[in-house]
Amino acid sequence: MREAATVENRPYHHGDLRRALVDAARRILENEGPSALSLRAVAREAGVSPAAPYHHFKDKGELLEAVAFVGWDALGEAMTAAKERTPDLGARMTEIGVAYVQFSQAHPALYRVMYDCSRDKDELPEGLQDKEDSAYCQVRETFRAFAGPEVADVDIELATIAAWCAAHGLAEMNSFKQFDPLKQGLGGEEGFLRAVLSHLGMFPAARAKANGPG
Amino acid sequence: MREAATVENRPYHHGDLRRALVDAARRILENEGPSALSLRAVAREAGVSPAAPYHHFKDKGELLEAVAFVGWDALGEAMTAAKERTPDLGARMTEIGVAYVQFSQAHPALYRVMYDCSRDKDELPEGLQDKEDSAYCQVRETFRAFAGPEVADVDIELATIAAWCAAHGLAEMNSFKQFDPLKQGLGGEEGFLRAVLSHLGMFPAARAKANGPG
DNA sequence: TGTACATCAGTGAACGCGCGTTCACTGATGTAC
DNA sequence: TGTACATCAGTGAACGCGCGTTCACTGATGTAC
Repeated sequence: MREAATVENRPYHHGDLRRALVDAARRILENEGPSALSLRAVAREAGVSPAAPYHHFKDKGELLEAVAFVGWDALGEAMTAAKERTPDLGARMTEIGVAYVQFSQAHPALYRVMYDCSRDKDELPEGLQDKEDSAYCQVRETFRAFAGPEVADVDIELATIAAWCAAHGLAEMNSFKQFDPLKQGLGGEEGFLRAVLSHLGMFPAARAKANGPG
Repeated sequence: MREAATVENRPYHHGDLRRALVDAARRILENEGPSALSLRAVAREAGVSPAAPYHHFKDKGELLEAVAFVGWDALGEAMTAAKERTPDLGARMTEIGVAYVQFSQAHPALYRVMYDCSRDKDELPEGLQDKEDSAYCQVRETFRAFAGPEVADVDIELATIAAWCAAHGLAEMNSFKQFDPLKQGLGGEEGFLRAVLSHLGMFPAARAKANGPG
């Protein structure tokens, strides 16, 4: 063996420390929550010195951004999967929403870091903005396909935003205990999510038709 | 003058330190944001020693809870005001939503503390739960009044939750830059909020009528 | 009305802690010749 | 193929910091008699 090794049998040069640090951060988030996510803790979890991360990230914020980006990526994949397994256009939007909320419940700490970073920058991460195949566009195209041709682009856009906002709100409040009785009556959490989310995706034209003016 | 006074001319006994601490916390939130809100900073801002708050709050968490409670109270008042100035039932829900989001934009740090506390306890604060005249009930009764009599209670409840979630989502994302072009096209931020929020308050029965099945 | 005394609500110094970041350093690697 | 050397990616100790909380204390207040 030509390389020196630490006690953990890891070579002096890590090889892919950047990725290892992001993974370590995710592990800390899953196990101990966002408040435990310090640079030092991440280095510790990855088995390197507290100074090592500075060779890969400018500062703590840059590490958090990398973690958040990985999270948005995973969330986008979960949404894509939901979309592809739901050919029925009427149900598709709801299923994407359910997948969204379920992701947030499966990775609550990661989810919080994702939005904390977004808030700091006042925008969703690049990969999720207005690009083709982004999570945002998937939602919008789902509405586009579902809505009648009489619905204007701007209304599709607004419905997309409303749905995204509602899904985020649900993600944050789904665990509130005051919803428990309602959940029981609706066949558990998934039924509850589906029921709330099915209230979305309406359009002003449809509203006028259904309820009449004011 | 019989009382000794500190350099700031304040008597040794404060008189209403509990309230003063909560006010100081709010000032810190407004001026420096949530990350600056430490117990020591609050004591400093109130002009007392770091140990003084412990005569009024068990620990930092209890102070935060008091701050959050005051915030929920103020938000409830803003929503009530919006409701009372909007007699038209068709517009009322949207106006309450606008008031909600505008409150969150006027006091972003306070708003975050409010939800951080709620998340920790997995519930909205007592005063906002299912009690008569709570903010939650105001929203629900607004839907109740607006919906036709054929709409079931459970659907009213679900619409209320969906609306609350969407308003919260909007509150968190309203400042995202990617919405700026859309805002311009809709006459500014308020127009944007109104447009997004008007997508809420639909009911499955209405949906079926308007769009037909899937 | 005075006085002794319990209680309340402050003080200020100190505790240990973990943090983000920097520093001089060194082991390992890659490359030019 | 060997070697000198620049560069890369680690180390570990140290920096100053602000934090939450505790402690023994003391000034002020209220109350029983």
